[in-house]
Amino acid sequence: MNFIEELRWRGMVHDLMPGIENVLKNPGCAGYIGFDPTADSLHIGSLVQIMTLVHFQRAGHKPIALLGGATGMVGDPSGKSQERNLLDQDTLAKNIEGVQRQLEHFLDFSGPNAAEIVNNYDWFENLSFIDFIRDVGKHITINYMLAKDSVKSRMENGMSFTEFSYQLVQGYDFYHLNQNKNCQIQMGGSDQWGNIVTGTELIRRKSGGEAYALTTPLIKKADGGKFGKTEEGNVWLAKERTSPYKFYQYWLNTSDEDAATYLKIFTLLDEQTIAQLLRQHLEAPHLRLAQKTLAADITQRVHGTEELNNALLATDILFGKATAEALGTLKEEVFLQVFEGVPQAQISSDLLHKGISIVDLLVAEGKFLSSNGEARREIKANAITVNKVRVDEQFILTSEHLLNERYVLIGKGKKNNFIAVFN
RNA sequence: GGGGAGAUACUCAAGCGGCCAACGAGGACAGACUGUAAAUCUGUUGGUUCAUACCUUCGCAGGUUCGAAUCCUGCUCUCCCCA
Repeated sequence: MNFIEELRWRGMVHDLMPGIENVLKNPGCAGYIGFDPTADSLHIGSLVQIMTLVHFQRAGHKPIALLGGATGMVGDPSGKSQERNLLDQDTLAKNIEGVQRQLEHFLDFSGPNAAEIVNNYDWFENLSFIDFIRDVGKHITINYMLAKDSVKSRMENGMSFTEFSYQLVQGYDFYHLNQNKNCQIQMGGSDQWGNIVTGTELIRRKSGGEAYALTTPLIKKADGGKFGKTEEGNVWLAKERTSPYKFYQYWLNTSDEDAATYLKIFTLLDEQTIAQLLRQHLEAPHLRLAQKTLAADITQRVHGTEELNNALLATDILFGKATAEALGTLKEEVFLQVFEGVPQAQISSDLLHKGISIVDLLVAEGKFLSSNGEARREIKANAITVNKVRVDEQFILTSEHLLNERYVLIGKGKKNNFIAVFN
């Protein structure tokens, strides 16, 4: 199966330029995708692009990941309704480093079609403004640039010359890679079509070369929500930003419909395996085999086996039939990772000698709830657990309840947790 | 500038002298069911030593009254109509 066919059945092709399949007949073609260093980590929205490169490489071609050290300084107006703030050079340098480290996880940098990472700042650094407008600007008309969606949609509200120029800068990237790396293909999200086409246009007019565009669809959730967002914000690839446990949970919680789509896009499982998996899922939907496979596959690829196992263990303990003993088996490090972002309270362990009533623990000491009345209501409603064990109003906390000798896990309902730390 | 309407808890919105901690809807939280889903049903959604009690709340500040979210005065803000 060739690259295009592969992407097609996976639902990863939004649009492509005719003729691209011809070029891709021979292995070893170079193709690139640009990544914006707007943060020191990519989030899972970029995963579609990363997987596209992975497939490209598996099909025997040479993937190039371009980091926008220069374009990041200009700001891509595509899909943006407002002018963006510019990043300073230090931040940009730090971001590039972080993003590069992540990309290195996914691609193979050895062999005949070794992947490559380039930074467009390297060729823009010494290109003067005059050279640029003479050598690049001369080939593209304003009329052409104005016709782009990314520009048209901003005519009402205004757009700086900087962002207006963006498509030329990105176009020049393509031209540069075409000249220096024989790169004929640029891929990207569907919002990149306009920018990519400016590049192919520039290549044709400047050097008479042929270049092609391929875009992937925008990933959406079946319920219309934004992909890759939680209440807490983006789902990041960096474990410092989104813990492997939360990462795993994000994928595990996808709907049945989305899981089928995501399996194709985000895993390397083949068509038969996925079809088989979905059949099994349909027979026993409550086992959520599709989600579990999806979550495990992606977590493993992004964070590695060890982190995946921790996430699985934590998930089992939190959502399985967990006992206080099982909770105690969690390593402190994993425990803290699982409950990262959960409200915590520091409480003096002296209080444990005479014991702390559950109401005091929730309100006076822990400040987890705002009033005693609320605490009593929740207790009466059977909502409160201590170390996964339901408690009533008579419950008294003592030192024998401590996990890892200092933690107590308090749950309110299924999804709200609090941690009391004793020291 | 003239005339009119309004401001109530997270939001919308009733209430127009005592039975008002304030109807109802949405949202949120919880319980049951379930697949850590959706739908559904139920409960809760000012505070207190848990109570047929007390305290604080209906734009702000005063006042009338045994008693005010409700009546009066002033202030602030919002909306509508006319010029």
